[in-house]
Amino acid sequence: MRDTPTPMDPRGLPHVTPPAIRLFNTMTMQKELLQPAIPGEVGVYVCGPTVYSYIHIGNARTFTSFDVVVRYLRHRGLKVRYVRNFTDVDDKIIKAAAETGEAPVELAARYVEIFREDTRALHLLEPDFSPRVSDHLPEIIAIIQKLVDKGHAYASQGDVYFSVSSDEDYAKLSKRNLDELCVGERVQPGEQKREPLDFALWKAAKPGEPAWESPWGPGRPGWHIECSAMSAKYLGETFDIHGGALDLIFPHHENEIAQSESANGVTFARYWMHCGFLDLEGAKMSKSLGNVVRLRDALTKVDPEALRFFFLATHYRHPLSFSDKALADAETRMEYFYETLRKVDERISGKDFGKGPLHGDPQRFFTEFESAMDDDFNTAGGLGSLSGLFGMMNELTDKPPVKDKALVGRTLHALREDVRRVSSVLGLFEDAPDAWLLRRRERAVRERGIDVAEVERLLGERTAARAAKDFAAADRVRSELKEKGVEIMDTPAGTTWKVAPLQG
RNA sequence: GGCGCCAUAGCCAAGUGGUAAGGCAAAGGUCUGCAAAACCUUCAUUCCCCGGUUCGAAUCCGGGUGGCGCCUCCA
Repeated sequence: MRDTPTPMDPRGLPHVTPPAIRLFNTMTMQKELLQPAIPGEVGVYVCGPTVYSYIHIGNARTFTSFDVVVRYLRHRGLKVRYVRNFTDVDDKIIKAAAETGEAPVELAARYVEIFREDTRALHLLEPDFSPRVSDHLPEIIAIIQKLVDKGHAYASQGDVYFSVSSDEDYAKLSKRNLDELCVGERVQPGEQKREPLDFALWKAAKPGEPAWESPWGPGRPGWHIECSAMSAKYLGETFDIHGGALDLIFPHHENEIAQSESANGVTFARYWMHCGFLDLEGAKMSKSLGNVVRLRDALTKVDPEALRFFFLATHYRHPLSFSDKALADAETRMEYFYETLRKVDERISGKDFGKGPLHGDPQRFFTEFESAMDDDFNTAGGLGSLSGLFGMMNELTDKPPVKDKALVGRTLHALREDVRRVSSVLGLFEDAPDAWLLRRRERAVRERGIDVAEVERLLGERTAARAAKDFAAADRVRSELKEKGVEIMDTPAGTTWKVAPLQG
């Protein structure tokens, strides 16, 4: 409930480290101060994709949220070990493979590559470890054996089940009433469970299914056990942060806890982070409704960083609604940011303004940003402080309030450095401004069917007219282009153009 | 039925006990040959409703109303 007081050193000065990062722990349903098991180091495990299809924008939101968590922890000086698994052995993969005629491993490997392309396009960091189930059968079998030996699991006709009644802490994460759970559960035909709540650790292979040898006969792991096995291998039996989307709380994460803590006798993950769902303007996105939006399709219409901005503009635990309007807003905002950066870079790049004081208090924006991020990774709040930062850059560039050019230059330089730090945390502004702006214009040109050659020709006519002071003719060109959706901009460096925003 | 979340301006969205961030849209202004961009100003006496606690509540408590999620594979 209460924050740990800031530690004091013998001189009575507060320590600068560790940073006071607070995060909402699903286990306690409260924000807690992050105190890693090993000071200065954080182990993070995020449930990765089941590789049987393309990932959708909901997956993308989750992975972007944790991408920023990892980036921020690193920014704060913590040594992060980041693990995100691939579930490449699974019923859905077997089913998908049967439909395409591929071998399940082949199909899974193909979608691993597709996933990597998609996540790279979204500027997601590559985790330090991306373990696959198919590479960890020995570890998985070992932990199942341990559970059987300790009496927490039992074999039954080639299957192995976890005995939920053997774990008195079961459901502590999802806070469910076990009696209530029993009502909805049903023993499926062919399953050899003792009790309805028991879940499979190992599934005996049916003819033709991929199978690995085990003490219980040929088969494959159940869904939940892989995370228990692989997290322990890469992060240890106890580690700091385990993340995923809300729907994984039950049963997946609950079952991971049951498995790991029953097998190891120690606390599994110390902090549980879950991010909210994304919907389509209020409608649930689901395969049955056939309205799933693939990340890769979304990225043909929206800039990757604009999509990240859209995700990050809402708190990670809150629901988020995907819409054309919201995406357009995000792109408009990104264009503002990049226009500003282009101007600032033009002004300061390659110049040395010497050492000395700065104008005003330019550091305050980044301080605000960090305060917001310290408070449960409040990216939406942090993004708000960027308005002041970019506003000040524009002011200093376009109408500096002081004459001292070195002072202005130094201040701009400091602000630009803060943008770089924000960039490393949010994965925004990673492109060269000119390149980003040009790319956006090209996409708009394609979408609106604008004839670039004609635009350039008309622009030439207008430049000639302006040189001859024939402003009536110049304005005729301006309105003609405006009707085609092209906005002309006269700058000190010459005339450029952009695609005007659509009305309404 | 069980567990949990949410309700802030036309729209999006922070803030969770000290007197309403930010963005989009809109209006006016500065700048400009005219524009665009940028900058400035305006835009919620008020945070779904009703009670309560408090010197003080959008923030806490109780009761409504309206959305939503999970409880089965689901990010």
